[in-house]
Amino acid sequence: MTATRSTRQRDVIARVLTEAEGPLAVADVLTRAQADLPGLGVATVYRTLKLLTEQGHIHPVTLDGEARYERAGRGHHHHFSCNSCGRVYTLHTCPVALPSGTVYPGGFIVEAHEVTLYGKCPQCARAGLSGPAAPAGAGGSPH
Amino acid sequence: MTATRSTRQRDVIARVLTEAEGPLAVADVLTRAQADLPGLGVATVYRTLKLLTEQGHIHPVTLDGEARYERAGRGHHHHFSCNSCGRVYTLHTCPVALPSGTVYPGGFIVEAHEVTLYGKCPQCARAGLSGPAAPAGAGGSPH
DNA sequence: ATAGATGCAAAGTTTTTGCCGCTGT
DNA sequence: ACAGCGGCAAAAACTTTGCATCTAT
Repeated sequence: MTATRSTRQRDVIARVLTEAEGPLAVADVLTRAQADLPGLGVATVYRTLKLLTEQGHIHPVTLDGEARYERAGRGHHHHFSCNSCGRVYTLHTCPVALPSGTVYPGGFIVEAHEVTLYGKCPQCARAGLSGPAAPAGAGGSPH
Repeated sequence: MTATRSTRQRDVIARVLTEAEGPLAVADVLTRAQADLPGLGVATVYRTLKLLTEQGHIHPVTLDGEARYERAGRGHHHHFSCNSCGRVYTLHTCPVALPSGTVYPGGFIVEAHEVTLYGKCPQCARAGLSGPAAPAGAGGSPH
């Protein structure tokens, strides 16, 4: 049968995604994981991300044209993309009321919905930043 | 000074986007535009899409992990992606009330929002389709 | 011991650039 | 006439795949 082993790189990559403040881009995962595994290669990240996705542990979301991955099973949520630092956060409050089965004007039967908010994250708002800039700390992934 | 000319390829690309039923992917734009300009190259499409975006005539939206472009200035709207035929439609009713400036729980200052609904479009719902299938007519762009 | 996993490098894709002849103004 | 354009091809960026080595089990 198919084995699927437990390896150091898989554990680290999974942990990085679990501890993230929101969905991470491939480059973010690589960078953060390399803090623990200096020799980690991109190929492994791609392969692991694919594997974890197939196993249903994580799933991809695309924001601003960039593929990102986030831990699955965290309930209904949406995202906030900061226009200043580029970080993406996970929001746990939902601004729409469209349960599956709702019939939208025009005859569209809604089964799911996705919302992304754009603006200034708390940190950037506080700093009074008005334009895009590189994030300071262990932040997201401005591209 | 910067001139910016009116050319056949730009006109065609702009028209293709104007006549589209929803946002189009780069490949769609190329294919549809080539109906009028057989020799059109991809590079021109990319350059033109970028130019039109900078000029504010069109703007990019990412749906299902794929970058698409749509005409700007058509008012506030969102998208509906059909799970059966893959077509993407433009919706003119908005399910959320988040005017720019709204402060979202957690201190996030909202400047804009994007909503995508997923489900069955009127046609597919009527046809009783339950799984993905190729669209029949001149529809959108299932990939 | 052995199938599976990883790193490195080569191969694919997709998007961007460089060049030079072409074209709108 | 001449700066901006478009096509073609090279380049860069991003993913995937092949292979020999290494490692959970």
